[in-house]
Amino acid sequence: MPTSTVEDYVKHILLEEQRQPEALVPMGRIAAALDVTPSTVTAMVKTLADSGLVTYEPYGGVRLTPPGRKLAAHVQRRHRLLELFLVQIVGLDWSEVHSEAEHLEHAVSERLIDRIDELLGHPSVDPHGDPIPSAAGVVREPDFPTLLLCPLGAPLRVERVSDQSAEFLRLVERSGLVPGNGLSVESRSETAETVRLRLDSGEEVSLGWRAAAKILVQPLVAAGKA
Amino acid sequence: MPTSTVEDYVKHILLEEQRQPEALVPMGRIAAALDVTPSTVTAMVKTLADSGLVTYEPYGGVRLTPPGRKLAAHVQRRHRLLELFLVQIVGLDWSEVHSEAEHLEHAVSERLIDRIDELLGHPSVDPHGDPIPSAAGVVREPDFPTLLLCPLGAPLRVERVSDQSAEFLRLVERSGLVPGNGLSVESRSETAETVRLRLDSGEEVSLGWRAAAKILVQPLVAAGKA
DNA sequence: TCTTGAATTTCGAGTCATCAAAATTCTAAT
DNA sequence: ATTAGAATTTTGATGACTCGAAATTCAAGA
Repeated sequence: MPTSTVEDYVKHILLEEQRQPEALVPMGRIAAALDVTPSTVTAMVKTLADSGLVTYEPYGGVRLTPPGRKLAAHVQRRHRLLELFLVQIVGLDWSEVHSEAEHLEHAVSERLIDRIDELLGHPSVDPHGDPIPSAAGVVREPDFPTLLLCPLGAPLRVERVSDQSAEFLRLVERSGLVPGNGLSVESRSETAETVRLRLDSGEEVSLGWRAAAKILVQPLVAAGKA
Repeated sequence: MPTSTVEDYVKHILLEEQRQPEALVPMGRIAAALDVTPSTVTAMVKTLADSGLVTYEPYGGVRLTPPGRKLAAHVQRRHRLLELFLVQIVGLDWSEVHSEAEHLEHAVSERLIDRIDELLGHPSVDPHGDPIPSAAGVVREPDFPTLLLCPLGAPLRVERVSDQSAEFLRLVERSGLVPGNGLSVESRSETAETVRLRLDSGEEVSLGWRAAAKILVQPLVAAGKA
């Protein structure tokens, strides 16, 4: 069985690959994500390569092998199912479930995860809108525009929030930008680097560009649900 | 923070102290409980003593210090709340929750455990009838007679099952001896080393002495609930 | 092409938890 | 009192993971 350290490494490598497909994942990113020194990553990555979980190009970076990808997808599945479970069944706040799931993902049995999956009705996304890999390890990664890149004025629905920090999630919740909610982009200011939003509730909110880029949306064709 | 290994050591030491108060816990028992070699226990116990969690008498055994006892009670609390949670909320079978909780007990946050405690209505015993320590770390250890030592013929209620192995628990469930159920002891046979039971449901069951000693019961005064 | 600064790797070392084999200590029976 | 046998401790070693400091490599600009 892989140790929880190994699971953490492949999990973060997968995350990096998902945000930049094609590219090799450089050591530095892994070190930053796991909060360890670069020399530790170099050492660890070699043992991952020995176990056949990644391919390693010195001074280049790593890429998951099929077995590595499968393991990583399983960890991601556990993590995201746990997050949803903790929000929906246990009643924790979505801003606190990420760090909780971080620990639990290495401790839950396959049996328990299956039961949780069943309890939740085989969901396809977690509370942040991130897709949940299937039991077979397949991930569907749809590619939504952000509030920074979507058309002005058109009706939108929040699909996904791509920052798991508790602080950001609390802001999102306060602003009414949780996945599922409807809104439209009123205007963008190049100089102020802000985006002005009108929520379906009528409220107006403005976000900085960094924040706006983290909110992924689905343009709705008419008033219906695309 | 204590490592999960340290938590496991103090947890099992507490368990041994609970079944034999007064006595020092010998190394061998710990080694057997944790499935490690005696030399490992000796080494580990020294570091526990250095951390002030146990007092160690070479060739004698160990005893928990107040801080050690407190830590152990917290682990026990997490374990038992998790067992009850997995049975009542998640719907797992009570024969499988022990090993699941064994892993989760080291991964859950204080926050989550408090939430689970609340969700369950601050229960006082787990599915096996084992008492759940309070958040402050206090354990109430009532002392019930077993099916081997209780009066014959008198009405009884199953209080507790002191063997967590999945196999034994499945037997207990099949026989209708889960905590809460009523019964009486018909007879005991010295030579066959068996106990003959009559359940409130009317069924008759017989158990060997080893098994009977693991079922703790409460003698009921009349027909009411004592 | 040369140089320089950032990223990466190498090297030496340390912690934690574990084991097997050998030595020691204790206990209980003679 | 001796002593055999069980329990325990000592010793030396290993694997997994980590660090810091020094050396190396790479890529980009002069």
